[in-house]
Amino acid sequence: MPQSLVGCGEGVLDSGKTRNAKVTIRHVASDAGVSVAAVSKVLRNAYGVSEELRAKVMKSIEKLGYRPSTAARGMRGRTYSIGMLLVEMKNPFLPSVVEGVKAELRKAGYQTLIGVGDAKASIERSLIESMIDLQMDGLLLVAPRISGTVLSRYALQCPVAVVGHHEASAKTFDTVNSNDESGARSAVEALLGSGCKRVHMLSLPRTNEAHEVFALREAGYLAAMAEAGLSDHAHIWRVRERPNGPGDPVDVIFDRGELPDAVFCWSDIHAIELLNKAHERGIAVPDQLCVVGYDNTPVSAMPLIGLSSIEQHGEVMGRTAAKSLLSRLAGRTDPEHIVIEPSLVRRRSMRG
Amino acid sequence: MPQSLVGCGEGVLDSGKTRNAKVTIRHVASDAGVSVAAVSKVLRNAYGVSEELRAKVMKSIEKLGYRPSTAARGMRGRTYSIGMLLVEMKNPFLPSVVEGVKAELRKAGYQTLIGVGDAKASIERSLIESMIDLQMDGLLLVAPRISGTVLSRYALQCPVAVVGHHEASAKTFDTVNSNDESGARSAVEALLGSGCKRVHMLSLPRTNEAHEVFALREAGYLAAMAEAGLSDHAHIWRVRERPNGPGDPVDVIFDRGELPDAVFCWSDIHAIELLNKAHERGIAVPDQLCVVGYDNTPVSAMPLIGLSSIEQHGEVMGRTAAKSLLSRLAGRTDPEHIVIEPSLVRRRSMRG
DNA sequence: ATGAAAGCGCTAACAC
DNA sequence: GTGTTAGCGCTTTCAT
Repeated sequence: MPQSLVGCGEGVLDSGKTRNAKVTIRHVASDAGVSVAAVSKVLRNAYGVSEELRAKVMKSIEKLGYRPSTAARGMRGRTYSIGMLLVEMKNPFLPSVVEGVKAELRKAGYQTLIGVGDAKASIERSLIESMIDLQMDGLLLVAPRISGTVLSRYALQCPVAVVGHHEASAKTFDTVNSNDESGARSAVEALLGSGCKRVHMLSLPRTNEAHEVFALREAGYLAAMAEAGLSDHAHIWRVRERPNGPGDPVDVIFDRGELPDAVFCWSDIHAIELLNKAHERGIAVPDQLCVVGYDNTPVSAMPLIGLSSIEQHGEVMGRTAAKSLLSRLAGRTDPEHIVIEPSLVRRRSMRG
Repeated sequence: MPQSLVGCGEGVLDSGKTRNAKVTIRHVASDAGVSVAAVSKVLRNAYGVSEELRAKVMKSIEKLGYRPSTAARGMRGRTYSIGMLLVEMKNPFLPSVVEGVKAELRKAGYQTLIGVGDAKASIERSLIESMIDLQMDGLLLVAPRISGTVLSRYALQCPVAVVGHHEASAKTFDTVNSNDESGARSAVEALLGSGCKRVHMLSLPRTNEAHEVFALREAGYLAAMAEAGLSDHAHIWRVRERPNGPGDPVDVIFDRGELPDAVFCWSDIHAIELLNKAHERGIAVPDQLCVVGYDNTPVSAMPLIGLSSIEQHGEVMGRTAAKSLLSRLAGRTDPEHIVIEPSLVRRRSMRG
């Protein structure tokens, strides 16, 4: 006989005043007059429960407003939640990735909890560890700054899928990436095709990590310039992502030397900044200066902006990564490295 | 106060190729030759541990790369993580709030995990419940769509602070808001002061919730118009936040009747859309049409856009809400309802 | 100052 | 089918 009732008052829920005593599986069991195990089985749709019992249990669950504790559940089984790590919040490209991930995970019954890493490896690590310690069933990392070595260490503890971080040889986790090299190539080729010769690139300060997307975009840029026999005109400006001191980093392009014919930017963030600066200085776009960005961010599509940009299909990348993670959760162990082709969206900021 | 335990640093973790066997508190205890309770005390900086013992334990922790399981910890004590619910991801105002919240919580040793509600009450609820079930120590809700009644029910189960949701009479949770009415007022007054008479407002489709920020902004708008004796010229256009069919909702302003002198928009999202449409139609801003938005979003500050807007001080709101939540976690039970004064930022889109 | 032991809410063998 | 019973990894009395 079920007698293991702890000192938890009546099964009656709060009437509104005091903080809820949490309804546990035991309350449900006793209310339904069955064992705790039976309730657990109903919860998990496990094999071997009669329709009667299931009905009784469901009724009590409803009546008591019971919700299983994910935390407790996670100690033995799954939490059905996955942790998503975002580099930062302000890049307007990321929402589309999040959307894709959430949609796909939701279909599979998983919740998505997001942590924001502020583009700092140390924060990313503490976030990842928190997520693991919260017993998330899997990790979905978007453009993490931490190295592949560290990633694989985490991947040992918890299934991991990574977006926007080239690590095609990784054995313990999956990756989904845009073909950053070919994206850059098509941007530069289009620029060259429209008559530009001195095509520069605006990129980030160099890091020693070759897996960063902008490193591959630089490679694509250089390759395209070389193939056109214009290596001499190639130049990569490296500036911070956001101004963090006085003076705007993007200004260097205008302040030093002769204006290039066109600038290919590693990201719309820089490209839009550039468009605004050009406007302020009375430089005509695209007549005097052509610009192509990367990400096809919503702002780039605004008539007042009209920025040509490389569309990465963020939502597709998100969906794809989520699917990878799910299949890994389902048991796959051999790594999967998916590359998605980007495409150029032409707007006012370039000729042709 | 939680402790910042070193994660799996350079220390040798598992020597093998298989998935890590998790290092538990028991491994540490046995390695250090002390009891499990002792380790727990060290972990929590609890009273009554000798320096020797603490040192021994710390050494083992380091050596084994031990991290306490937040999930297990949550079953008795705190998880030191709080759940943040965002209405949606694409509103560029939200990152600043997130930043404020994270900064403040981080100082207090808490992790912030974010869920995105897609502006749907049902999703919000399931997210909130997940967060509670994951044993988050507190909830920080940003512009939730769910009603105050439901909110207070959750507040019974877990400390809650809410941003951007007017519920000044709530007894069980805290709120932090911008003074939306006065923000709207100052926008409209500035517009009227610059000579505009027929000032319209662009708002969202009406809901039956008076707690929504745009409802208060409407009130401020109407009040300002009334005080200027211009109620007859007042008109509120209600359009969807984003186009979800063919044709853009903002077009109504141009398509029906005479053009207003100025439009005050409940959000920069609408205002920027409006600016773009005006540009496309060759309507001169601010000569033929003045526009003021709300949120002072990064895009509004761009030279190519030049949108006047109401600055809500999102980061401050975030910080403030986080502080409220923390003080509630520390034991406060009487509610706190804080209102922050916004201010107008003048740019090209208005005269004067 | 330290440790043994009783849970926290749940899952999963294994009995019956 | 259904219930009993060990734990999961941790916190927290309460002895010692």
